[in-house]
Amino acid sequence: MTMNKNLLSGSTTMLILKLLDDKDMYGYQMIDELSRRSDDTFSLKAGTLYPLLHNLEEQEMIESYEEYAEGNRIRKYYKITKKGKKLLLEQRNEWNLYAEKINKVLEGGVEFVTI
Amino acid sequence: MTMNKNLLSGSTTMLILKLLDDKDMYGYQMIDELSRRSDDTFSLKAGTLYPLLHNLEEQEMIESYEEYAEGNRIRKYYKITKKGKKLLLEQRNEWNLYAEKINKVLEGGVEFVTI
DNA sequence: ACATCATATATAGATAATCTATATATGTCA
DNA sequence: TGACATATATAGATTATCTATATATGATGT
Repeated sequence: MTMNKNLLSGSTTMLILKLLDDKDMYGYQMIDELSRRSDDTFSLKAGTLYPLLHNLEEQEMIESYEEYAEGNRIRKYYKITKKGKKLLLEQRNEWNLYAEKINKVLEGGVEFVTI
Repeated sequence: MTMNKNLLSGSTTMLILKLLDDKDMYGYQMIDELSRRSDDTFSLKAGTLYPLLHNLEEQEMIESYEEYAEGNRIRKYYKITKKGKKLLLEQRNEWNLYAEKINKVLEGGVEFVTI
C-alpha cells in the first residue's frame, strides 16, 4: 500500500472481500478499483494481492473461475462465498469497533466536559 | 493487543504519543491507561511497549526521567518532546485520512445516489 | 521490426510490528 | 511463605506487508 503500510495491516482482506461483495473481479482489476475508490490512497501491490487471493481461496472465502478476454488472454475472476460474506461482516464490525476506540483514545483523557 | 493484532499495527506509536501528550507516564501506567480509555479494547503487551519506548527515546520523540515511588521502587517516566508532538500530529492526520478512505471503500461502489 | 510500456498472474525473500515466553525485582495480601 | 500484581527488559516467533523478479500477452511508438 501507499501511505503507512502498517496502518493498513489487517484491513486488506476486508477491503478485498468488500470489493468482491459488490461484484466479481479479477486480481488486477481489484488493484485498480481499490485505488480508484480510495482516491489513490490505497495502492495494493500485486505481490501482496495474489498470495492473499490464493490464501482466501484455500480457506473457501472466495472462489475462482476463468474467463477469456480479448485474444488468448485468460482472466481469473474471483467470487465471494457465503463463508466469505460472513467473514466480511465480522471484519467490518471489528473495524468499526477499532476505529471508534482509536478515536476515543485520541479525544484524550478529558475528565470533565463543560456544558 | 487484544482484538485483531494486525488492525492495530502502526497505530501503537500514535496512541502512546497521545497518552504522553496528555501527561507524563511510566510504562506500566500506559498499558493500564490505554486499556481504560479504549474500554478494554486495546490491551498492549509489555513485550510490545518497552522496546517501542526505547525506540521512540532513541529517535528523540520522548524523553525519560526516573522518579522514586513507594519503597525503593524506581519508576521510569516518559515525556513527549517537541519532535514527538510533531510526529503525533502527522500520525493523527494520516490516521484520519486512512479511516476516511477505508470507510469510503466500505460504503461500496455506489455510482448513483437517490435524492 | 523492435522496443517499451501496460496488463495480468505468480513466487521467493526481506522488512517490520506485533506477539509469546522468559527473566528479574519489589510490594501486597492471605 | 507463597501467590499475585506491579514494573521493566530482552530474545525469538509470527505474520502481513513489501520489493524484486519471473513469465506472458496486447498496445503503442518509432
